[in-house]
Amino acid sequence: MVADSIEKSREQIWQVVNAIPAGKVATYGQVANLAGMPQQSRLVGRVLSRLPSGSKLPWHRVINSQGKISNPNPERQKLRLEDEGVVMVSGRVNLRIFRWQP
DNA sequence: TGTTTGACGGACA
DNA sequence: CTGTCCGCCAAAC
Repeated sequence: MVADSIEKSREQIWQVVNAIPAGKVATYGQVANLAGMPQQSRLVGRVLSRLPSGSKLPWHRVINSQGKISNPNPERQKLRLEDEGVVMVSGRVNLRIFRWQP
């Protein structure tokens, strides 16, 4: 069934995001690759946008390839990242320094 | 059933 | 740096 593969993709994405360590970040495209679905960065964004309330997933550690925050509520995400030591300079994270490298 | 949207990404001007 | 264009595709319209 098609719905099952979608469900599977979602769980794989959750798993990858859950593996991002505190103080590091990953891009949507990076998560998609690690989840075994290249070119599906939008799917990653969609999945994160529909996380169940109360989810313990570190969704705030996922940013776009420009090092910027895509979340509709940037302030919240920025604070969470800074609490973990991720520094933002003029609205951007230096991926050279903070990108998670499995 | 056809079209638009969106927490993206990369190429290009 | 800004802006356009295209690939991607599940959901919402």
